[in-house]
Amino acid sequence: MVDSGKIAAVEASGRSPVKSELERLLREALRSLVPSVLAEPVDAAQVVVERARDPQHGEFASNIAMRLAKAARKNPRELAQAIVQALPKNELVTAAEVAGAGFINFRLATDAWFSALKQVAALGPNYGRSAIGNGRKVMVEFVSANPTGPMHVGHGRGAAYGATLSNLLDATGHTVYREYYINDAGRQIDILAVSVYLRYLELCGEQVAFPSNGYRAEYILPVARALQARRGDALKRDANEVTRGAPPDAPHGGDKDKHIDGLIENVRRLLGAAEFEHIILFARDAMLADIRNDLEEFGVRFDRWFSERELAQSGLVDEALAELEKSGRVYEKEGARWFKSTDFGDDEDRVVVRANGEKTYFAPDIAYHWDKLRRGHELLIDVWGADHHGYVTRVRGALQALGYQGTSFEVCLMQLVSLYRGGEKLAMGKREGNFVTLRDLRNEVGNDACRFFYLMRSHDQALDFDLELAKARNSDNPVYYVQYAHARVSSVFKELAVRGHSYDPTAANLALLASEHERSTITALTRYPEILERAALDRAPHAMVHYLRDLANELHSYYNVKETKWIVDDAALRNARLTLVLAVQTVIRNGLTLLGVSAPDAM
RNA sequence: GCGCCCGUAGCUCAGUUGGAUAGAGCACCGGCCUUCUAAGCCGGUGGUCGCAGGUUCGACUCCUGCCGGGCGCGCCA
Repeated sequence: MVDSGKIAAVEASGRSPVKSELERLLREALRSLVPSVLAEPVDAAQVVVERARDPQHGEFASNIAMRLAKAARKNPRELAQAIVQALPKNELVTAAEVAGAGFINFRLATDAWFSALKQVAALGPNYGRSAIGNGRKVMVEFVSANPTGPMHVGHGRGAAYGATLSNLLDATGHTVYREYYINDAGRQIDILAVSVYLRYLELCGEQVAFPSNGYRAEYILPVARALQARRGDALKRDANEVTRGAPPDAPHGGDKDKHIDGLIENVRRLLGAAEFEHIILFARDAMLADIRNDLEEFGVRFDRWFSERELAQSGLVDEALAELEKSGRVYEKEGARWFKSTDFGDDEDRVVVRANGEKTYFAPDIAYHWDKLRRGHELLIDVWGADHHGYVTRVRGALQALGYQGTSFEVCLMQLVSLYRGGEKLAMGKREGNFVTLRDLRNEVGNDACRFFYLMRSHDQALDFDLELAKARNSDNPVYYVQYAHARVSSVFKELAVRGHSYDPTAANLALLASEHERSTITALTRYPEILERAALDRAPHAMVHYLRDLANELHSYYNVKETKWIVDDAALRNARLTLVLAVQTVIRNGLTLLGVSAPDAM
């Protein structure tokens, strides 16, 4: 028998146990062939064992002979044969054979399969977790939607992705910190405050022409009402005073930006800077409360909500710029201070301080990312919308100029989300005025379908989100399909009790799980730790989604094989089959949990 | 014009540091309930992997050039 305790120990240390064991055997064989067959020792990193794609090729395969053949000036098949003969005996392997152009295929001992099954049972929710991250401190910054309105469906994708990626990194032994960057400084937030204030004036009976550039959507109204409830008429000013001297608005032959800047200036003066700041914070907090609530309902939590406003007030931006100046990569041109980002691969240099003395948006971004690294995070992963791709190079460049490795900063760019209803694309976007909020989407299709659908596709692939499919209660809908597999197992255990049986894993004779179906299902279970590792390291949650769909298919297929009912009279057989389906259920639950999708016991 | 993403079955997409006969779902056609959820399963039809070169024992995968679609290119945020 294979010592399953030994395998579990290997597992706890990280990689897939069987795979690393096979790789170890191969390396040993290769060492013994030096110098008789191979002139030089083989780089250990080159020796890789992969899952065979075709079951006929056994369970695992290596292409090492083909990779070495040229340098060794050997025929790949002959070299493979020599390696196979040099392989140390091992209880895991029943056969190692040369195939194809020079592959080495491995067939595993039956016991190795059953130990994997026992492992799922023993580790339960921890099955698949590993320590490959070595505790590396990773900060994942995601969503970071401007606090000027509710989140839309695009933000939802970033939220689902960031939250799941964080879970995956956590499950692979990284120390994960989740952060939301609040863009609550600068003009946008001033415009928000003025928008709220103008609605407040209307509530106080003042007639104001609403600026074309303001936030005119309905969600501003309750904020204005709350402001009135708190302050009464205390902030009321004459509408003419508010607009006095402001340049005309865009539709009236003016410039909308200059117009609203005039309004901001007037309101700030009329109320005083401190009072205006209060309105800013009041409006910001109202928006953030909505965003936070939305995300919480969506199962997305952060360790910290980081305020850009506080960053600026702390003086950290100035400090970062001073540090950047020291790097010698900042220069003066036409009255502005430019960062020489072209030194780091950017198309052109970027302004950090404008000629009028104000900092650009880039400046706090530099300070923020610098601060993240100074807080001790070793790797920064930012989840951004694809429209921000142009900023990656300059931010990374700034960090490099500040003395950090370019590899400490990584950006996952989320491609666009399009909603479809019955094959018809929904027009979206604020311009059309009919953009769909994340909350609307969640209310329509539910959180589970929402998370699952957001994660189905690779993040660098534009996503077509089919609302009708997400709501479907049948196997066409992948989230239903996977959840149903989980519920189906629960249902069988209920039936088990009805029939007067109880599940006793110690009575199981796992050797009876010998059908092709049972074998392939166990194989699928052993792949889970590898999928988890890949999904985390490739920042590819969709790999987990696809895997779970496949695993659910194994379960449903197994269920439908007439000859292999799970609840049978033979206790040894019954308990063996139940051990298998229970393991499938555990893995489905583990996977769904990482995705933030519920695993129901009944549907 | 420049940069990033994408181009694989009728549709939506996977494709394991380059590997064996390119895979799923949907749609379409045909089967499976006296049975633990048919809310399910099985089989079939369907491909010049956008095009053309190159590297390699081997290319959907890497390189170059085209073609097509999306996004972005402010001393805006």
